[in-house]
Amino acid sequence: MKNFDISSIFNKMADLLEIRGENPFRIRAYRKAAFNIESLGKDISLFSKEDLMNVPGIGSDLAGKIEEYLATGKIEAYERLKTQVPESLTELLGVPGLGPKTVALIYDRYRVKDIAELAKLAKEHKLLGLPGIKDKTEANIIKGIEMLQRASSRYPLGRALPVAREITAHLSEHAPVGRLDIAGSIRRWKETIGDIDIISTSRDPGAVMNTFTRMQGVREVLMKGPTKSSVVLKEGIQVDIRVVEEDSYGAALAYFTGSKAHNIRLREIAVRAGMKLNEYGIFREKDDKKLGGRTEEEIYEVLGLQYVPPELREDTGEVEAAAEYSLPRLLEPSDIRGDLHVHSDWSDGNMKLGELADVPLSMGYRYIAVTDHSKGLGVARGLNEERIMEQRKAIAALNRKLRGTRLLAGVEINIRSDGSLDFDEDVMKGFDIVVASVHSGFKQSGVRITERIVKAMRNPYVSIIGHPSGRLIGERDAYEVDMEKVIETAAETGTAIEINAYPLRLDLAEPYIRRARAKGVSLAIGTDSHNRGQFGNMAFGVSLARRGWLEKKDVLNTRDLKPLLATLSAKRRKKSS
DNA sequence: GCCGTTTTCGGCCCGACTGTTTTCAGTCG
Repeated sequence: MKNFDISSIFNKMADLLEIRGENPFRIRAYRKAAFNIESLGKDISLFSKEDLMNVPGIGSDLAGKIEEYLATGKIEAYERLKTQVPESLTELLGVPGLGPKTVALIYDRYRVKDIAELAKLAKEHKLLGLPGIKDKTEANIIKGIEMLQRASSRYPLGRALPVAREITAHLSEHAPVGRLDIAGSIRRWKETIGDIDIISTSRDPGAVMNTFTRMQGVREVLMKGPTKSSVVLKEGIQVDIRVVEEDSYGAALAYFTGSKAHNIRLREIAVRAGMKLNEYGIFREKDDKKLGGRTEEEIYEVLGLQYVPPELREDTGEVEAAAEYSLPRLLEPSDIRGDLHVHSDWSDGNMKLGELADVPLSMGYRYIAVTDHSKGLGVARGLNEERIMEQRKAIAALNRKLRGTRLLAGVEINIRSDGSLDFDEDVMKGFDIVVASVHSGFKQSGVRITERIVKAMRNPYVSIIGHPSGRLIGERDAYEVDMEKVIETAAETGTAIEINAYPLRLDLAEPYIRRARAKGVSLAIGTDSHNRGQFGNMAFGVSLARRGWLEKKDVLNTRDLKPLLATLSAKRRKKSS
């Protein structure tokens, strides 16, 4: 897809225009278009000019530039811009604290072209004496360059969330906080996190700032004001805190939860209705009368919108839906009746079947599916035909003792490199449930791996495709599978697609969940638990499903035991015929 | 450069903190 190429050119153009000091609204138009192209979810090269102009933020000029790029691989205006301002200057904008004005200033004087040259100038104190630059600014530029070179860009949610919870626990205990919440992209359960945002109320905000900036694990205090501070932790994550009045708490929580794009939409609606929205509340424009802000619900109500759950606040259609009060009734954690992807110590888990039998009760479930690896996955002690038959008997014996809950006899079967499966039909037909997953040959071509997965999905006994993209966030990219084709095949065959809730997987990714939902595909949330502590990861799976706009009916394991088994065998019959 | 229940011009989201000023510009989120 050319989407990313085009959006990154528009972003670069915005940077260059900014350094040139052009009209800020023109610059914003480029950025907005870039953002919308990235979140399009469809291949932009298939768009007609009319389609393009229907994308918000794209008018006839930008549509023309996109067409020009698709036809020629170039945008003349961009090429021209690069002859006026060196493209490499845009990397200087990445230095924290360094903006377009200062970059332009330094460039005009010294013709610096990249970060290495800038660092050299700063260390030689050549920046001193430029208008507005004294020793502190120069020191900050040096510090900013170091930070940039050290920073890993985003952190997986699964790493950031525990850190954020530790900080809020510390503040609750050691600072005079009233209300206290994690906001930002963590509250939206976005899969990766740029920084941690915390907001609170307090009778003594200064004391909260002190406790916050002196926490253990703080490497550096970036700023400290009376109500707002920022620090960088030893692991490199930036944490921002903001203390607000009780009366503004809802407005502040909404503001700092974002996303930025969602907030801007809300403010535009406010302005059009003669109101003003900021982190203190929502106000009537003419006399500044406060109309709400104590709770988030108040804000949405005053704006005439349905309350938007944090997971949906991405400006991907939720504002329009909220205006019509037609948001989906999102899946709730309490809707989950069981876990469909669990390993025992028969393969690479560490729990005995007897311990697994207790899990449904402790989690409030009706069932869990025991889905150990099959023989092809040697490293995980995958089970052969003989062992799987033995395990089935052991499960059946346990089930005879269970009241109101049940272990499902399943398998996470290996999809071999040619799309065939580890077991033959006579073994397959005895499972309650079959998760089929790719565990090897990640580097196969897109065509080949897609064919491989599609072939597995056509097997009548395969109930679910496990961790469908194979990604490990921040560690391993997804294999080159054509997910659109997988979703189509799922719709056609009735195979469910897994939402793997393991925090470093979070696989299926959210845009595809929405596509799957649109096609009527059933999704199955599984934790892929290998020990007792991992069952709680269901929360990640549920939130990811919510980000994908899923309702209870879209999720396979919201069904009670009998309807679930009936659904599974109906799908099997449909596929066989 | 985009956009329109203020519709083809004249708007375009809003506030805190820092470092430089001597009332504010730049940057960030």
